[in-house]
Amino acid sequence: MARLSGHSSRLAGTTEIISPVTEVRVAILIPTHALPPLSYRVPEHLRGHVRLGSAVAAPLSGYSRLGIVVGVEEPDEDRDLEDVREVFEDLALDAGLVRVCRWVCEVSAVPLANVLRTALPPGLDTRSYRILHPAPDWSWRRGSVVARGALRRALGPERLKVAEEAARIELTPHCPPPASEEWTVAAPEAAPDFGRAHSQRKLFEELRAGEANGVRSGDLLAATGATRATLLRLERRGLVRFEKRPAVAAVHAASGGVKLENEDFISRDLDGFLEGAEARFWRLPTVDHPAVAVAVARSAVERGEQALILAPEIEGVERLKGVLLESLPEGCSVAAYHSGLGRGRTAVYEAGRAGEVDVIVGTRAAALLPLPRLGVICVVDEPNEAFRAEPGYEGLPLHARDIALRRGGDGGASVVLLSPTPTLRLYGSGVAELPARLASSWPAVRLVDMRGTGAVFSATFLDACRSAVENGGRVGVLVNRIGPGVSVSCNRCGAVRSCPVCDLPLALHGTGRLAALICARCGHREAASENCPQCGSLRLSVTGLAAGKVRAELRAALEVPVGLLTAGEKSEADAPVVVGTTRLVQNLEWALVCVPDADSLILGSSIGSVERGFRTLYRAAESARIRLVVQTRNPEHYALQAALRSDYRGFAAAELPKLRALGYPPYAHLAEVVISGPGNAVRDAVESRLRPKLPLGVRMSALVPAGSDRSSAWRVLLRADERREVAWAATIAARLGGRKANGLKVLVDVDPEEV
DNA sequence: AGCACGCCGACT
DNA sequence: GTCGGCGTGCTC
Repeated sequence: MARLSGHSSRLAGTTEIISPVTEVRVAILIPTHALPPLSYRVPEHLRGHVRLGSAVAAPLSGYSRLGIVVGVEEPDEDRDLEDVREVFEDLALDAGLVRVCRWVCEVSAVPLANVLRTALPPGLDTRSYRILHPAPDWSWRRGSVVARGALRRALGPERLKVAEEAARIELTPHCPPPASEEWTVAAPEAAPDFGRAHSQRKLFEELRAGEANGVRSGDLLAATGATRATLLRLERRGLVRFEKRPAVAAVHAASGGVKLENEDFISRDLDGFLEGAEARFWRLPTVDHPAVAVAVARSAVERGEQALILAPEIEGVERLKGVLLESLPEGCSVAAYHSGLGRGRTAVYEAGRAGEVDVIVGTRAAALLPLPRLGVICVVDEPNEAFRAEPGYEGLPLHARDIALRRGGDGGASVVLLSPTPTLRLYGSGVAELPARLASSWPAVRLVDMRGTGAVFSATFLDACRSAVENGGRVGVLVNRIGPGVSVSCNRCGAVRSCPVCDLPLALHGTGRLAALICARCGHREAASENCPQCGSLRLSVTGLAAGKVRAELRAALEVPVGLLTAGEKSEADAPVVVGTTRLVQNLEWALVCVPDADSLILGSSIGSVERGFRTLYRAAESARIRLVVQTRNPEHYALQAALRSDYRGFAAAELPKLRALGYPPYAHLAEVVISGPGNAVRDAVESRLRPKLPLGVRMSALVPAGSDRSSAWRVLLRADERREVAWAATIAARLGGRKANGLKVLVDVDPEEV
């Protein structure tokens, strides 16, 4: 790691310094809101080497810590500040990226240190020290790297500080060593007799046929079909030896040549736009997304720029990587970046930052990668919720589309967002639209009115399945995932039990006589055991059909194998009929798609559930090659009608006014605060430590139960006109989970996709 | 009075 | 993430 410190001699003679930075704000990489960026002085010998984005060692409570310079201050001689101790040149971030990180922190209520970490090398260890001059009684040798914790245990806090001051040790941010792989090398003069050991001979001959410096053990075994045990026998006989070598970054060279359907006129549609460093969303069929990714990447490469292609899931990233490698001109370099890469991820990070990769395809984990020549960001399947981490999990609880838009605006890169059904939130963001391209084919749609029947499957539905299977077509049956927060509707008239204040479907909590219907928006609560307000019927039922149940009933009714495909389970996925959740229609095509309970898609009790349902139905139609059969008790529902007619504009025109009236994004902003702990403690914390501190203009909803009954969790919504305002309030709420929390756990989510 | 412990704010 | 100050409550 290149470093500049008081002990470095490399700085002698550095004279050309223009208005050197002398005082800086440093975000110490400790994952807490409780520690704001702190001010430090830049000592003489480091002036000219510290700027916005520099990685520095700065003292805090006596120890050096790794921090990033997130602000530059006017010099003030009167202030008595601690000195920055070192500069780590290799870890510096671009000033623009630092500004983006600060923005992410401000709108998502994530501590700045956590945001900065996602822009720094993956797995960076900020607490390791290098032993420079060990004292005689130390057990560590010169040059070894030791964690601060270990040093403190052995030396105690005082001697640790003294050791650092005496330069016996120095803070050394430590990246995980590159993944290594085993190579097999043949012994130089071996002329073995293998006798009847055929597998050994085969292995050895394959090895001799390869490069002189050896073959990857994995490749060798794959090429010969031999087992590792055989290879080990060869090693024991001294005929081969193993070598650990660092794995090279998984950066691939494109082979060029393959032209994708539609790529030409996609390039024509994009023509001239990509030079302008502007942002656009683009409504176009899902099948065309790969061609756009290729066109966008090609255009960036032609201008000598880097392209960042973001896709929601690892599987899709790898698939896109394959398409790009086939289609981009020869010599273009392409790399994937996602959590599935394990330790190989660091090498891709470094290659990207060095500008050695032209095209990076990644999941949300790639959204803040430092890329010096970044010219365009393309977000594939823009509305997908996998672009955002759930609070409390790895990654940022902010949609990668939002990060991309901000990054493009700040860094002068173009941004292209792809979806046939873009997020309605984009209407508030000032992002303009490229001319839409409509679906070139649309299935025949059959809407089945289920009012008045108690059946799960209509005759129409079953007949359609039978005839599709008889004609050799495959059938996908799309059900909604069901979980807490399902809504309740009347079996007879289809009316949904709704909140009298907000007119949103009420969510069912609890069971039996204790069951209650609760509004997710305002907390309105009523007993679940009343009859239908529309028709008086007592036949109320929970919407949503469990995938497993649908599968069993279909198997019985159709007498063919029925597979299952959900996020968590996959079995008999090549059966003629497959039941599944949204994953079923994500990347697959079916002759017939059936939706047995469309109401469960569209009548969810939460924010965004209508939009999500619309999108799922739209996607179901896209993936149905010939027919789409939809069962509903609400055949006139605007979202259902619009989705089946591929009428995005119609849906947006109907839905946007509703969002405005409810005070939902893009017209207003909200934050969800989930606090788990005993009810009294939660209520107490909210009333005495959150409500009094709320900024003016931030409203708070009632406390409602959240999640399963088993773990006691409670939820409040904060709402305000400005995103920053509500994020600031969410930051205050996050501190309820600090030390004085008597066991409270707090998760906050600003402008969640789903509430 | 003397000391352990937990809570809490400050740390630059 | 760490430290020290302070109040509480217990022991000598």
